[in-house]
Amino acid sequence: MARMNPDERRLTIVAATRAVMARQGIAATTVRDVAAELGTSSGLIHHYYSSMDNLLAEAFEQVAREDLERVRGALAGVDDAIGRLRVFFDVYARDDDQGIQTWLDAWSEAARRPALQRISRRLNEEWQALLASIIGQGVADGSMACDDVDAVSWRILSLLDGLALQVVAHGDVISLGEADAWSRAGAERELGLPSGALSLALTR
Amino acid sequence: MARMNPDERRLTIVAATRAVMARQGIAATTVRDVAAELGTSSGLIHHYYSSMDNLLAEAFEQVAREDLERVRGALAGVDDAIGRLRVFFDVYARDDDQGIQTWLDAWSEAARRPALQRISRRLNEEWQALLASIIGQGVADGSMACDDVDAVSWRILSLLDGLALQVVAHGDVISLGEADAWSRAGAERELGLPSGALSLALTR
DNA sequence: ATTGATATTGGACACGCGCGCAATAGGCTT
DNA sequence: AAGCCTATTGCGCGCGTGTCCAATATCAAT
Repeated sequence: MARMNPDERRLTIVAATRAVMARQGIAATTVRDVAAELGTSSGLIHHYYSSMDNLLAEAFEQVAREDLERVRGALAGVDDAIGRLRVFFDVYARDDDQGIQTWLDAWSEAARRPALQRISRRLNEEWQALLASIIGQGVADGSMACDDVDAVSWRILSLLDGLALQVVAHGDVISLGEADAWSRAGAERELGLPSGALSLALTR
Repeated sequence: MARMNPDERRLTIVAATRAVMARQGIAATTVRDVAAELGTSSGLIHHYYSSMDNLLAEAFEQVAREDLERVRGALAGVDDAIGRLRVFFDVYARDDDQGIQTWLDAWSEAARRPALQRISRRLNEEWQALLASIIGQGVADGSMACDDVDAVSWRILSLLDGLALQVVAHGDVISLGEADAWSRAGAERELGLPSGALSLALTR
């Protein structure tokens, strides 16, 4: 493989890791898979990453952070709290199966991979904080009712995770559409909003 | 090891598997670990179980079904719907870390272990059905308000799973007590119950 | 053109995995 | 007491794992 400067190389390694992770899940991603994806030797990976745990953690962080940034980006143009919360659900809902499978693997592997656990935990906290900021705004301007912003944020996030989990892990026990609609309805109830306030404008 | 009749032997194998699973999680449970736990050879395990996937699935089913039966048992003596729902939370809450870690592993491994996926899915559906029967009763006798029993049952179950997940996978990002209190509060809101209606009688 | 730094190779290492199989041993029937 | 069924052994096969390292290739500086 052509010689690269270290910064570029690190980028390509993480990109290849993400590709393998998306295809096989974190738990089944190996050094050799990554090397093959990249078309290089396995030794090269260890020249840049001291352990597989670290590499997986960095690749996972990149994936998860992109999701988060995509939501933040979509939120940028919206001012009112309810609109923002609706956008939050819109963007979260697009999450494909492989995205959630990656999270499932992360939560499961966290017990055995310290670096991965740190990242997973931090990202989850950021998701909750983002939700809390939206709800906090809604409570402040009176458009939402809620006496414990932190608790409600964790509840809505957990609801989303728990429903997505059923879709991904168990196939069609519930559909993606049900998970989406049910989580919006749950949030409406939590925040004292009229039914349908968080629904997508156009039926999909 | 002393010769046993097949039925007993299967029992001891599954018991040993459960012990290892509880200690290390499903993902890290190996044939050799189970054999060592049992004090026998690894060949014996394969004499009774055609594949590791099947053994893990059976052990997991036993663990998960016991949890479910424990809830059903505790429910037996309670008649009113709200009381039953409160008991449901009481018994679910005792779930130790290792119990939830097992579920995390099951959800993650489901993508790669067909037998395990079938069991995990079926058990989750039974949990939801149990919840739905309680809520259905509450709606019928007017003690609970809810227009989609199925959706609300899935939401409450997902909420419980999602919050427990945070406790187990990420350590003290939220405490077990918060997860418990918050899930009860969420259910009260979902079902139009006064705040505190589902709280444990005696503070723990 | 030569040197030096280092990106990259490719395979060895020690281990762990699920699985299979010939050999052994224990208990029940005859 | 002899024979038979089969539970149990213990090892080996083929493969996959993360990690490490001496050798090699390649680019930039001299």
